[in-house]
Amino acid sequence: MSKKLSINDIANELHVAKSTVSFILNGKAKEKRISDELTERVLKFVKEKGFQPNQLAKSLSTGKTKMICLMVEKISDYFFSHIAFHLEALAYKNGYKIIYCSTENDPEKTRQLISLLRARYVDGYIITPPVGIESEIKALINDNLPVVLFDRYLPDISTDYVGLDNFKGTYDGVEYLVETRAKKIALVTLASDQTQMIERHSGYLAALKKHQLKPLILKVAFENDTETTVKQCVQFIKDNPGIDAIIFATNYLSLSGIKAINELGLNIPNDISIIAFDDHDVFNIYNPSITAIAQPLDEMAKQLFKTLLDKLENKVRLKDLSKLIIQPELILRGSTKKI
Amino acid sequence: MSKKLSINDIANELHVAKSTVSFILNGKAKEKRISDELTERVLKFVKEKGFQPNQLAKSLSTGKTKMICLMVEKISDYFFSHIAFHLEALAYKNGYKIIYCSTENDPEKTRQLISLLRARYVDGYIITPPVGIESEIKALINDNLPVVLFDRYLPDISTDYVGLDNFKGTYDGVEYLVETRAKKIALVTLASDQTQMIERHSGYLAALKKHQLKPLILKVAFENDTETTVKQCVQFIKDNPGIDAIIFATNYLSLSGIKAINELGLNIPNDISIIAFDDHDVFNIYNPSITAIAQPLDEMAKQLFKTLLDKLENKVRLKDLSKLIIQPELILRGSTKKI
DNA sequence: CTGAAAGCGCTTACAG
DNA sequence: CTGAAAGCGCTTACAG
Repeated sequence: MSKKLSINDIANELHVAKSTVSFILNGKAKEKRISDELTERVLKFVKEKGFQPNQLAKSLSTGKTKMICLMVEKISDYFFSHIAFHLEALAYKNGYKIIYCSTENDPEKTRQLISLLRARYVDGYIITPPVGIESEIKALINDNLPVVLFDRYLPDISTDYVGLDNFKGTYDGVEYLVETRAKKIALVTLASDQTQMIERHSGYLAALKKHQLKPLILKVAFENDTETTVKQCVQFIKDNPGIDAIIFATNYLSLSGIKAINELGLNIPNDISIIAFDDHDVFNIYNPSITAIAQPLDEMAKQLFKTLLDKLENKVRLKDLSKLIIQPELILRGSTKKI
Repeated sequence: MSKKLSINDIANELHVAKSTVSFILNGKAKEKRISDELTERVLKFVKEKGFQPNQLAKSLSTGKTKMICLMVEKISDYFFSHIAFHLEALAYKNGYKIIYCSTENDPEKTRQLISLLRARYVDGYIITPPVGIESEIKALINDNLPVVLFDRYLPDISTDYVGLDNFKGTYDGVEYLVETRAKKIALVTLASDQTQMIERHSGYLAALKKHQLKPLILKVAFENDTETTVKQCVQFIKDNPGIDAIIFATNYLSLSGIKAINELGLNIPNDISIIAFDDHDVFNIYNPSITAIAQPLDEMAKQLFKTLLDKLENKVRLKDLSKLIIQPELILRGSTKKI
């Protein structure tokens, strides 16, 4: 490796103290009352040589790494990979790098990941927490590390949080279906005790109750492969004749559900209307296109990063918590009837 | 922050030299002929206290960060986010963390990213290079940093590379379509000078030539939004009556193309057969399901990581380059006729 | 305005 | 087998 320039080399070449160089590089020239002439000269030299200060050394002495950890359920999921993309732009603009990792909803894996990231001294954490890591999150917070939870939260601990109004999502979905004269409205959801799923469930129940309709729910296992889910959906629809609308609690459940409906030879939306929770590129292209309860991805990412950055830059005190509930958007498409 | 334990604290508490602790922690106890008894005692203490050595300090003195950079075109794309997921598992298993970033095919952005990552001293790079960053890649290699390109390569420089046999992908696709008696086989691709797109283009042309068919190609801009692409596809199909099959050079092009075909009221596969390059979850679920030229994601990620790790661990000399061409898999589904 | 010095928490020859 | 010491490349009081 062609020996890299260090702050020391620069100091030597220019016959100044390395502290002086350091101050100039960190924009403290004025503050330290270093002459404009010298400042100029150092900056020029640095630019010419394309000098990049060693971040490792910097981190070791400042204790700041300018890295944040993005810990999601699964980086390849549509929702999370899009959040990752939006976060990336914001992070880089502010001088931060992102290390990602996937919890796969496994608390033990998550514990290990947190421990690894702590050894790296990342400055802050954005986490979709699996149930069961309350104490690790608490430990992070106790050590004054900024943590923002998103997508779902942990009811037993208070933290910064950015998430969707999931309740309103399904509630509005049911309301719309009722307006299209649906009578037998089912919910297909995951057997999950995560808050976002519970809220979607509650929103559904609340809206049905308001309209004095009977709930009809299928819960499928998180671990299911597509095929199994499709089978369970087929069976569910067969077992409950007359279902005229289904809300699917995640976008991938919707895809399986649609496949099931196709297999049964039923028509969307004439026989069954469909609403998907969480939008997806393909919903717009699918035939028929799929009505969805969309999470505003860029808005969520923006709020997520802002919440974290406010803490990182001490614009907000660590103790002061913010909870941001983003409003979902019901995007009407071809899988539901017109009112 | 509750003061973290350091190797020094441990040495003091246990009344041994910190070098001794360091050796034990790094598995050099035997080599340095440290007594089993002492080794035992230190390890036990470390485990009890949950001590994690500071990676920053470690990196600064060893010059290794155990971090790799994954630089893809766009992290939210289906292909890249899935590669990211598979790579993550491999990296963490081997003690590496991954920093991701998206080039968005912008050479200038890519240059900046590389410069930033260099300041972080990441140990190695996995990159889908945009055209125009040849000299930066060369600089990395000159500085003895392991670099593996994937998905597309840079013809002017030789590097480690893992990629698909793109030529064979479209070639086989055409062959299959010909067997289903298609006569007028079109290609919808991106206006791109990236190698993977050029290869897909060549494979298409070669197969058509073999069967003495006339090529029929639509190139759309990379920057297009879906709507524009759909419009251009509609126009293309109208302008070329009698097209009975289309190969789309990427999965997202396929989705737009399908939408166009639907808008024209044509039936898949009776009026037009469809083959998508690059598989996608939804292709299996779509109605009709979509025949695809699949890139084996886990295999690619595995080879990608292995190539990099071999270099990182000096199992292969830096100068010795490997090119791995993964074979595509034609997955027959409902959007093409049966033979 | 500038310079010498300690410190961040590790690793690793080197001496005993 | 073990310990003292230098070094990785920065930052930042402190003294002048």
